[in-house]
Amino acid sequence: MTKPQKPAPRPGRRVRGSATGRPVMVLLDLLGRRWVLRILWELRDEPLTFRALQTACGGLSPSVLNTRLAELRDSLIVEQRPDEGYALTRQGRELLTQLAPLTAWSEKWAKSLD
Amino acid sequence: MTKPQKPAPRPGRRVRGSATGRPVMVLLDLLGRRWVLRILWELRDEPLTFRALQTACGGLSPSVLNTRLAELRDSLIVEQRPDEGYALTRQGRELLTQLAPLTAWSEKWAKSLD
DNA sequence: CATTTTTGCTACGATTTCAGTAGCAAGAAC
DNA sequence: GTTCTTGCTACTGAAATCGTAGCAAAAATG
Repeated sequence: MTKPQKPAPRPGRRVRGSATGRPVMVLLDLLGRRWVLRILWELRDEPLTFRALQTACGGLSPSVLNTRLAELRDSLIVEQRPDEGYALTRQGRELLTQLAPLTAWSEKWAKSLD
Repeated sequence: MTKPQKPAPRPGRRVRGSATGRPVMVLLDLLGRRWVLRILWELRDEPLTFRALQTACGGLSPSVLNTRLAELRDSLIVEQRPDEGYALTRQGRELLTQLAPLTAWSEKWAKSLD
């Protein structure tokens, strides 16, 4: 037995809390899974090997990492390159661009919480 | 007993996978929790009551909703207004502005997955 | 008033997910 | 060969989430 492998959420299919499967809902479901945002974040600059990615994420368990990577590959956001490890696809990079302003926001936010 | 209430993650404190507590890491931890993105999304246009919010999110369990709302209030992203229910704070609205382009991205993404 | 609804929320057992460690097969380095 | 590193699977216990039930307070209704 290799794996029952649960498929990643996809637009058009019903997802958690949304029967319609509207793309943005599906995306929110996917991004809302534990470690996903962080993984993408760590890949923002350069490809990382499985092990490097694991370390970058503070040593999350390989099982979870592998599950998330499978979902992200399935969603064409991340790809695996021979000899380079895991990297964002072109799409994935675009997505991350959208998320980039979060850094600036988070700095202001941090101050407001003091 | 009222509440054991685990505190929301805060910049400066160590969070999941980040000993440093850099604001962006903390934010990713917070946003990466289940339903958080969706909840913010549903609040994008107008305040919603607890019940309305629950329905909007496809009937998620009130316990989780309440936990998430507590975290978001604690983080000054969401606030509770008398007679209006839950609403984004000014900060929260700014955050959501950053996230708005996700809709457009998700449409393109959906097509690429067909 | 008295009654029915609605609302915000808590309790709690059942599931699902995650964490954390151990370890293995395959390839590269020595 | 032997030792490392890498990608990944297996497994168990802990934690998060689900889903339903239900209750007290406020609001709407008659």
